[in-house]
Amino acid sequence: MGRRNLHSRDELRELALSEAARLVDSGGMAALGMREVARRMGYTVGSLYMVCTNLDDLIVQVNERTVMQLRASLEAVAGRARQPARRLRLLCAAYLDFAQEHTQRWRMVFEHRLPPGQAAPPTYRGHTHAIFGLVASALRDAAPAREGSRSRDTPEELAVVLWSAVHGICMLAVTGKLGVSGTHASTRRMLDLLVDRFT
Amino acid sequence: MGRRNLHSRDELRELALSEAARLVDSGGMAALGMREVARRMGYTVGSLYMVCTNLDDLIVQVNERTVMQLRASLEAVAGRARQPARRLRLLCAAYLDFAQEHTQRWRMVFEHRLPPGQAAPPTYRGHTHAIFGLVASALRDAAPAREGSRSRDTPEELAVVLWSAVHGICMLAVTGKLGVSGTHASTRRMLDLLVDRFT
DNA sequence: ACCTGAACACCGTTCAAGT
DNA sequence: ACCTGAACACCGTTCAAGT
Repeated sequence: MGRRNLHSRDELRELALSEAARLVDSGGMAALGMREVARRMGYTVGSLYMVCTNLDDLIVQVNERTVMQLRASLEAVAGRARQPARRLRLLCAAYLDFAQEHTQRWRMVFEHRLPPGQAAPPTYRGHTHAIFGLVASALRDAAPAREGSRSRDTPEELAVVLWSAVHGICMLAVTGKLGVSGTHASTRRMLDLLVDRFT
Repeated sequence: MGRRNLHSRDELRELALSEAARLVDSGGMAALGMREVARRMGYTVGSLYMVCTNLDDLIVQVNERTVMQLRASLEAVAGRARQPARRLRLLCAAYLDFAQEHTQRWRMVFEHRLPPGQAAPPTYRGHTHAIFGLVASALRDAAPAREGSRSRDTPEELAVVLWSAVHGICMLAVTGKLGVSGTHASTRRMLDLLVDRFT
């Protein structure tokens, strides 16, 4: 055996991350294992450690891609509506769609825990910040409509509250904790109801 | 060796569940293992299987207790305020307090996944339903104040939306995904801001 | 430098054997 | 009936040995 050189280091990384993602999508975070990923890549475990330091690191790398993909989905719909309330509804719908289409990978982003010492990678925050920015921007544009109520709350604060709320609804809906009534349509309705209260 | 009869079956169960809870509280869901629980109980693994069918079952039993405890906390504060808006703020504060005090066990309730076939135990839903009931009741009492806006939304629907939102804010705050600004005080402020929009 | 295969220390789970 | 201890099949991780 020894060196095969069939794939470059980057190709190996790509292989690893795509196989890992496929594994999570089909069987959830619990199905993701070093041995299984390596097997699907056509390599032995040892080689997998050339592209990640350990399983946690592999998960973080998959999560980074997921967050990037999520951000792209939201940015894509943000330009599709000038009216702020409508734009917010589109953003919510896109977030829910993403959560429903890539449930397992989306959950892994929020449920994976690094060992005590480690801190989350900075790339995470960049994408998260950008997403909050889209929401805050829409809320700023909607500000005139809210003029009368409470001008003390900044759009940034409102964005955090609104988007955390949207996240909570999507999470409980996707994990089936909202009861049998957790259909796509009813979740959409709840999100619209929420947005109405914020615009 | 053989039979010791130091503890009854119920005492054994109590021992197992309390040690399991302590383990989760100190090291998170990942720290919970059959061997470690048995060791802390002063028994060998085999005996642990007398009170639970497997690790997933042990987790579910711990979760049931946590949800029951959470429900009791919320019911305790529900009677402390007649004014509905104030009652809702108390409920939110109690939920956040519980999440911050028992973060690891609280997270486990929402993050643990049973193997594909299995369904969640019916006791869960009972407590969850009761909690939503408290919120819906407060929203119903607050209804006159909302008269003008949209009478189409039932208090039950609003309760699901509001409480999912509260849950999302608490989860993101507790897991530190809201950035460095995730202090207790700022989270409380966000919850109040949310409740204001619903009353 | 790349890649393997075996080894290590750990799991959850089972079960024959003891009292 | 209760409880043990060893065994089984699986992990993630490491690393000497090969090309």
